Amino acid sequence: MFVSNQGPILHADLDAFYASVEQRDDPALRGRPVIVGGGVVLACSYEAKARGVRSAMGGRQARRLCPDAIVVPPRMSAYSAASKAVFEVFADTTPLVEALSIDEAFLDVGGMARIAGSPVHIAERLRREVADRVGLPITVGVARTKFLAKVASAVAKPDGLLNVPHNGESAFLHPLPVERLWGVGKVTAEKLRARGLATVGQVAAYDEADLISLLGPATGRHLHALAHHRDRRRVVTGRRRRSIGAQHALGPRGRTPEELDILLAALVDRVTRRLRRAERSARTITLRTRAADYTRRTRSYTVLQPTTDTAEILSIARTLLAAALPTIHDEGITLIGVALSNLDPEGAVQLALPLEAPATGARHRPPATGLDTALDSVRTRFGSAAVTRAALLGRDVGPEVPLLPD
DNA sequence: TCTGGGGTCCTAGGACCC
DNA sequence: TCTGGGGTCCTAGGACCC
Repeated sequence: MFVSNQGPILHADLDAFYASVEQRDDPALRGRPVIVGGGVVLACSYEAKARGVRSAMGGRQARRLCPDAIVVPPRMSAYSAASKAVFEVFADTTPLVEALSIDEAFLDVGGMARIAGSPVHIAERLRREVADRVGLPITVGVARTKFLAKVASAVAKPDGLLNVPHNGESAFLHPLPVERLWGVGKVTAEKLRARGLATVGQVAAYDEADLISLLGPATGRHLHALAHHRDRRRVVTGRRRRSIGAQHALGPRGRTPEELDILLAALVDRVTRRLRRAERSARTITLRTRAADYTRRTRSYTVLQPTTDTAEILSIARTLLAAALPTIHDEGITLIGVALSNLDPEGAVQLALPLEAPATGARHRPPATGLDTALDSVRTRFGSAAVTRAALLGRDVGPEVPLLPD
């Protein structure tokens, strides 16, 4: 992990990423409203956005708003590859790159004026390079801080470039609605509006102590600082992922305990495979459920020694599910998920250790067999058809090019 | 507006320790 | 025997982001 010295900072954000990849790869989609995802909108092109379609919107509603939209299934592998290519352009721009997600990053271009030109110049070249080398539109915000750069790119979208000059920060920020503040979602925005705070400028004029009593110490202080465009966060490279999870929505139909167990085994199989591929190990296993009325339950358990073992994790997950099920409302379970956290980077080291148990210390773990004992147990109990159905859960999630490096 | 799948961070209470 | 304050870890829930 490396923390950079100083800005200026670029926030680079690909526009309608999944949909743009689809339009790039299929000329027939260009200039047309494109929706990626079926049941729910994962991403949509700006032509679809203009008709009111939004990501996370139900597919039925999206089609009602935009009947001529072309709906395509997601191709995660293509998006991962495109993301990788874009991040290569980032890396060619500056070594100080902090990935925020599959399609956005902060770049610290401080101290590069002599070799690469002004920040705006660097941003212009970056946009050109991404267009030429990867064929995708990208928006870049340029500012003194991460927060301002992020807001600038959001304002400049799509396919834009916006520089916030030092002496223009308040003029840029204060007229914006509070929702533009990073970390202000629906709930916080509602609380702020109830106090008559609708713009960033109004939040800036509000007393910090009152903000803290309204929103809690962390959020209150954070928002107060952001509204005054105070943001000392540096660009941090080499961040590691803190959790690995998988979940599956079940729809309204009820599931038998046997079906649930198959799904659970498939989810555990997926996350433990990803865990081992990332050469990490986990101490905390969390089971997530959602009921038909959208109430959520989580149950978690922390083991003493980090593990990568499918059978061990499945056994814990089964216990957690058994603990959670009675608390779920009688309409039944509509989502099941498994997350691994408390990730231990020593997982990689452990895999490289000799097979013999060390004389002292209990940190050594046997390497994962790769042979999936847990799915074997499902096969034994429910037949190979169950394993096939479970395998269907492992649909195209792309190669393991995660949001953050493992 | 009837909601997928992948994440991050914060809060609050309880257990436990010094 | 009762009490204080500080710290860490675990669990559960929630807000937020892409």
